[in-house]
Amino acid sequence: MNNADVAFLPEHDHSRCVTQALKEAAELCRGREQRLTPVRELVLKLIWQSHKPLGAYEILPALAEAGFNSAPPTVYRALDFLQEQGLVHRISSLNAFIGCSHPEHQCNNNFLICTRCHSAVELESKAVSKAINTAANAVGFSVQTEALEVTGICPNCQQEDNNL
Amino acid sequence: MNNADVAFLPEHDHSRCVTQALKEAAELCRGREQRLTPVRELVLKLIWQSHKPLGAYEILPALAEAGFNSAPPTVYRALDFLQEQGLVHRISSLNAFIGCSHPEHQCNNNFLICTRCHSAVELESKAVSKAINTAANAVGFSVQTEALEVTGICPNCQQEDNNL
DNA sequence: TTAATTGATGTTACAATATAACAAAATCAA
DNA sequence: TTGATTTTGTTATATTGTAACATCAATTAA
Repeated sequence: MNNADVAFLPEHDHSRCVTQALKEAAELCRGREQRLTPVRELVLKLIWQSHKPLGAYEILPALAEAGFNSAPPTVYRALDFLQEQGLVHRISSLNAFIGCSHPEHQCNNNFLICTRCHSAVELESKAVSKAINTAANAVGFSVQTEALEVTGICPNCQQEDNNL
Repeated sequence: MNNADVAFLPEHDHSRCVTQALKEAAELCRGREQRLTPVRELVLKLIWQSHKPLGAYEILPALAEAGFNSAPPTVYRALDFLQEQGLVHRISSLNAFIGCSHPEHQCNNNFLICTRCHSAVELESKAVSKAINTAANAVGFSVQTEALEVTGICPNCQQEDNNL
């Protein structure tokens, strides 16, 4: 993992990361002959603009402002599409959605969630996935998907605590 | 982990495991001076009787039958208590609850969920927890809780598939 | 170019999950 | 017993997510 991808590290440039994510999404969809329509793109943008995972009903008002229909199905359909394309993940313990940092390759659904600032970042670790597979296989279980939701304190918030 | 604890392995005796879990819960609560009241005990029993994680609204009818009030707060309050005591876990990807196999010690919230038969069993693996901690610490994140929800096919269902 | 087909969005209604707030009852501690 | 505390009952409502069907847009076939 590139450190610049980790939202809570200092080298992270957020506006750049949003633009980048949108550009990458557009390319991916083009390549797959999938339509990244205006609603879908807006939903993706809104999600990326917040590093905090966003609830579906937090997205709706912004859709209304942009002149779209803002009934729940609109946002849920966009979210379904984005999830199918691997562009966003759902964090089930939060009922909220967050952008995928590397939609180009199939990735695990593993997150670090800060209980102080509510940011969430993906945790990509082959060691974790390997340990999970090994442990599951040891009891004869064959793995399809994994979803890991780790809570704790992110480095930024730890820093702030130290400065008090 | 004792293999007899793994619900989908042949050596598992389910009625015994329910009785055992209830007995253990009673002891634990007594030791902690917490009240395992009739509703709470019934909810725990219902959850244990099903190895499939149980939704709150699946529990309500049984409470009504037993003569308790069966409005949602009743079951959610019992579930809150049981979770606080570490007697049940919530599996957030399923909005459902399942008994904890070893409530005596603080345990991780790690589950193997079969997508075929919908059973779920705890996965206790120090290697997994260690890998998670290591990976989180590598980006400066200090872990409070971990919740892992692995989906796949359990050994029983694999067996059945082979017999077709 | 039009008609037919498909995919996406609009719209209404509602299902499923969970909690707030306050009243009544049971239990505990003095 | 009495007062304080905890638990349960009860009503109402918040939050999250879907079903179903109508409409509109884009693509394809005739």
